[in-house]
Amino acid sequence: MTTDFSQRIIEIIKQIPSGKVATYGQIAFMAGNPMASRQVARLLHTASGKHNLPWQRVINSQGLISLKPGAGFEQQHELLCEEGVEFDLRGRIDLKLYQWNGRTR
DNA sequence: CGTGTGACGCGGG
DNA sequence: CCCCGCGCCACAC
Repeated sequence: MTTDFSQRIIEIIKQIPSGKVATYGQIAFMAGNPMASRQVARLLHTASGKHNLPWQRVINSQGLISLKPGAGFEQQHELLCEEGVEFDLRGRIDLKLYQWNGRTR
């Protein structure tokens, strides 16, 4: 049985617009638990496909993809590129430009 | 029930 | 920039 918290996280992620990204901490904060960024990550890892979530739009606070090469990194990079998100030479995303403010949707 | 681990975050050296 | 440590939460052993 999914908890309300989990459900909220799902809903929030669903709201992230294409071309924008959000951080784990940001989502946890919006869901009501600023310290549950880990839970957010875990939830994504497990139920990303079950809810048709744009999991690729969730990255860490450094603007980096938290997945390791060969474990989804490429796919996430691909999907984001298709949405217009750009990466710098170090594979980092400029949050100033692409981070979802939580209002636009 | 203690311990380790992880798609995390933040502060410090 | 890198490496470490600590805090937090859920889960597998």
